[in-house]
Amino acid sequence: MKPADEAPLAGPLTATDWHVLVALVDRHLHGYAIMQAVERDSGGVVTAGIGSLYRLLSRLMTEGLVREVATPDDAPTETRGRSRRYYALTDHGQQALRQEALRLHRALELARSHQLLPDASR
Amino acid sequence: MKPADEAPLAGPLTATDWHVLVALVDRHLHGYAIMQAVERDSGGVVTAGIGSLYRLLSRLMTEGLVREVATPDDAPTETRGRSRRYYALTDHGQQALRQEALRLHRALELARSHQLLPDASR
DNA sequence: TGTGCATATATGTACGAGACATATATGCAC
DNA sequence: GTGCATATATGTCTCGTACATATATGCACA
Repeated sequence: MKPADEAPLAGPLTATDWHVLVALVDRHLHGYAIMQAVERDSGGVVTAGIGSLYRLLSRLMTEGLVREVATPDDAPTETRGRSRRYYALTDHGQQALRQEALRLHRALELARSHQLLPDASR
Repeated sequence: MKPADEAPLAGPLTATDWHVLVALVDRHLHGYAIMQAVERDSGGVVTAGIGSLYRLLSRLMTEGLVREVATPDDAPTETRGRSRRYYALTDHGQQALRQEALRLHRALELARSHQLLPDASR
């Protein structure tokens, strides 16, 4: 089976999935760096705990949203600790991100229609 | 313990939680009507299956986001089937919704900073 | 020298939320 | 009188996440 082919494009992403995928948008990162990016970009709201991270990445790979890539040449691989594994977005992952962005946009419009937000907020 | 008092305001809401809370913003609804509202407002993306709905509502109540209210007087309570139980947002739930709206807003801005959205999209 | 911390990946275990099936009950349409 | 929509509720199973732990090394600091 090729997940990226005719994948049903499953439902909404969790906040954690979203931040992990966003972190990989225009670059290749290894797991530990992804964790740090998620915490930074979410303002600490999304934690992506170290104990869940690698299983999470594994799941995203089986879902075809993320793939593993070769260690880049400019590798700072005087690897402290274990050797790094680098990850990248798949086309399917990119598509899922755009779809989710659209969903978030609609969710916000729904909130505005209920006066949950001050105004159009930019 | 009073959940609405100094509740830690836990992390991000799931898409389902979000839609359930939004459905209750300016009205009191019974479970079945909530389910229908969620499906309608989400464009069918979020399903809130009937088999999970009441446990979900139960969870939202223990979290202090939702409370049960008396059946309204204008009740169309020639109740078909079982008698209805009506639900409403708590203050804490309202606060959680606003916080989540802010989070979604930030998530979208993050997406825009990565050129994931066509433009500021209003 | 050695103690601790950040880096880096991985697994064991336990708990909880959600998916799906099912039970109960009734009004209405055909 | 058969079926469907309404309406709530529970049993069970599975999957994901949280938390703890294991392994390994470079670096700072005393």
